[in-house]
Amino acid sequence: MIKMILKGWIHEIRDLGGIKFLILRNREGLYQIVLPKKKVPGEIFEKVSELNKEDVVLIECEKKESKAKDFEFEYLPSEITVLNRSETPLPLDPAEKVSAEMDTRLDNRFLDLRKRKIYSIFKIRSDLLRYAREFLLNNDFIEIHTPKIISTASEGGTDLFPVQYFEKKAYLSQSPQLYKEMMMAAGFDRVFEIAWYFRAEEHNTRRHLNESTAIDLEMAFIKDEEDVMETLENLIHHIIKNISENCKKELNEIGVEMDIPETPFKRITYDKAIEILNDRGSTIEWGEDLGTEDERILGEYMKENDIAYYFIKRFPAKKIFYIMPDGKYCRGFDLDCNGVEITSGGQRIHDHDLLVNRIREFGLNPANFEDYLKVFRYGMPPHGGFGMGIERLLMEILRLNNIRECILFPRDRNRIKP
RNA sequence: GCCUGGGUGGUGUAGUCCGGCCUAUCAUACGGGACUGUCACUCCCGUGACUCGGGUUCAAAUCCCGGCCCGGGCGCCA
Repeated sequence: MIKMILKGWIHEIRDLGGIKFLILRNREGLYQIVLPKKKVPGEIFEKVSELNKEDVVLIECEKKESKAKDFEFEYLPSEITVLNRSETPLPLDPAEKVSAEMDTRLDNRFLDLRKRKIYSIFKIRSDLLRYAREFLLNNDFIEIHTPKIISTASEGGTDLFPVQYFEKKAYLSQSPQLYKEMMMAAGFDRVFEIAWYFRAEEHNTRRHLNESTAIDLEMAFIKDEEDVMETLENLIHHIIKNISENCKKELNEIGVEMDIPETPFKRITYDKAIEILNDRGSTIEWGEDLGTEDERILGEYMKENDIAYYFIKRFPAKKIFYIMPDGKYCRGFDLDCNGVEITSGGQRIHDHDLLVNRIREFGLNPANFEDYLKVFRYGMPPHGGFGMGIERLLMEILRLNNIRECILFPRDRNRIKP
């Protein structure tokens, strides 16, 4: 006979008259509390009739073997204390008898998060970050944090959110790129950052957030982009292997089985990708970026060959100004998973004059990049790195079809609360 | 930014094309009752809804116009 105390929420109440069953839920799972009329104190038996779903309770009880289908053990209560009541009816049902739409779920996210499946997503998210840090720290990377309030939009590219910074205008950062490269010039050799980024793009899709998180990495003294790719594939492998082995309960709750990808990952060139795509009916021409549909077709091609994770490399040089060119190609790469881009990176230009020329070639004014360019004048080693969206990665690993599932309180085109 | 779909009780839905026994379906929830092994407990009774405004019509959840809100595809996406 083991006496114990259980704390949690009332998940379900099944009142059969002479016997009552309470299902208690907490972070660990579900517990069956059994109350046969003749075996529990009368006042406790009566008290159960007053309980509502989602009341928070503390139960002093005795643990015993159970004959129940779903439970190995059950608990006979000697005292039930209501710590706090829940109003009725609930805005959504954490026991998931009826589903709720994404909007209802997000409006009541704290209740949505009480669902076992939803909790499991965020437990795995936490573990994903743990294994990522573990790998990177063990491989000599230093964790850094760089500013998220930045002074100018000189990085170019996407739209930034403006913020009022006292008497000055500032922006929310959309990438730590510039700062990671500064840290290479600072002699830190290998750095990574796990942080928030903000993008003011008015997209409205299952795959985009306006506030998202990423694992960014930069490493110096590399031979070429292959050094970075090797780090990336080993990182992914470490993360997936560990989640697969240590998060069985959560994966089961979500209902996914994970395949651990073999390293090294498949590499294909941009040229080869174009060839495959043209073979399969895409009208993409050399020099163009891969569209969403192109990425999907390529993912299908890979799937036919049992490949989930693959690199695309040797893109046309005109793709991004700060990536190291190599003839008409460049040393940038993307890592795609099942037809979705999850990482992009490459070897960066470390030569100041080359960088200035590239900035001009892209129709930009080097004078606007002075803070950035200065870093390249006083001894910048060869370097490269990548940025990987955490929500995108989690979405692919868990095969969720909406990126909003992968972040606690999503910020999208319409939503800024709760 | 372009294109597209939607808004029915607390929640999820049927009905909308083709207006009329819609006094709006079903489930779940909620309130009351019965029940000693449930495990989506079961059974009985009850409560509760057409996004807003205008128009067409004898008649509007249904058709038309506008507003508000939301989804999705593409583009964009260091």
